[in-house]
Amino acid sequence: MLSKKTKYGLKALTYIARQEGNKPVQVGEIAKSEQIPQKFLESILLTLRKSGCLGSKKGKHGGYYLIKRPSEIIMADVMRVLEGPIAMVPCVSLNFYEKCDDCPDENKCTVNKLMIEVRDSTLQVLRNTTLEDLSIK
Amino acid sequence: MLSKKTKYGLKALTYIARQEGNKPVQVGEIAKSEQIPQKFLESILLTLRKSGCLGSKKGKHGGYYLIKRPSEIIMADVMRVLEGPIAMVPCVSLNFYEKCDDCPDENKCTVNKLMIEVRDSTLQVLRNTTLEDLSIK
DNA sequence: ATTATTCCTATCGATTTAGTAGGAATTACA
DNA sequence: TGTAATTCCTACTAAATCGATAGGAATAAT
Repeated sequence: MLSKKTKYGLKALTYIARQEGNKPVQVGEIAKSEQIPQKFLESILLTLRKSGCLGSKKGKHGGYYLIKRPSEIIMADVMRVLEGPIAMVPCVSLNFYEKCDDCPDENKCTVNKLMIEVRDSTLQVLRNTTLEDLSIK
Repeated sequence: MLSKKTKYGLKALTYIARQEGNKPVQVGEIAKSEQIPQKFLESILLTLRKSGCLGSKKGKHGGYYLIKRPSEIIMADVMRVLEGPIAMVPCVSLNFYEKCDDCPDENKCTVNKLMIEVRDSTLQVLRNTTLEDLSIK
């Protein structure tokens, strides 16, 4: 299941990408327009900023803005920041690999094999979709 | 994240599919061999039986057995029973559809569009993989 | 009868999710 | 220089889900 955090984060990024120019967009504006609890959205955008997806400006007339072109913001990266690993099990994760305690031999594990295929097919979509694709109306 | 329930369920199905003949396999045997808590596995196999993936025989010398050939047991179906919807959001689920409360127009929602693509690529794998594929050594 | 097994219901602790609360720090501007 | 508006940060919380565990009823073989 996609978390609300990810869902809200994607909607907010799309909203920002659709703005004219590159002026900072305020959390309050996004929250209102996209029907997202403002305080929750604050924390989400903070996460995105810390991970390098967004820039911010503090104080009055502050807000969030893109620091890359939409076409350079890859969904796979955004998803990893918001949702965590793309793989369904840690033992097939490229970026968050962990061995299973219960599995003596990974190469003989059928769950492992299946989940590698699922991961690869998901990645193919997420690597080839950018924020630009989402924000085209 | 794949739940332990699903992981254990897939391992158990594979174990059963690999047996000679079609004699009932006991929960205790599977649990021991695959390092799965027995009581937990009991409830998982019960779920699989109720959903039509497995048959069972009660009492002494009882156990679980396949009621279809491994090549007829589709991973997409098994995953739906164990893990629930394959889609990451209910609004793109084929079998468990639900409208989002926050989304006024589904067709204009960018999350919706992206998640349809993810769902389809995942389905392509899960529909084309059967228990036979998993159980070939 | 006895034993071995599935079947069923209920409960529980830990973790995660989806926020909320409160305020500090920073900036614009009158 | 003061005030308002904004991001930033920490802490907390209610509810749901996960990963079991407990205890025993029902059923079948011997």
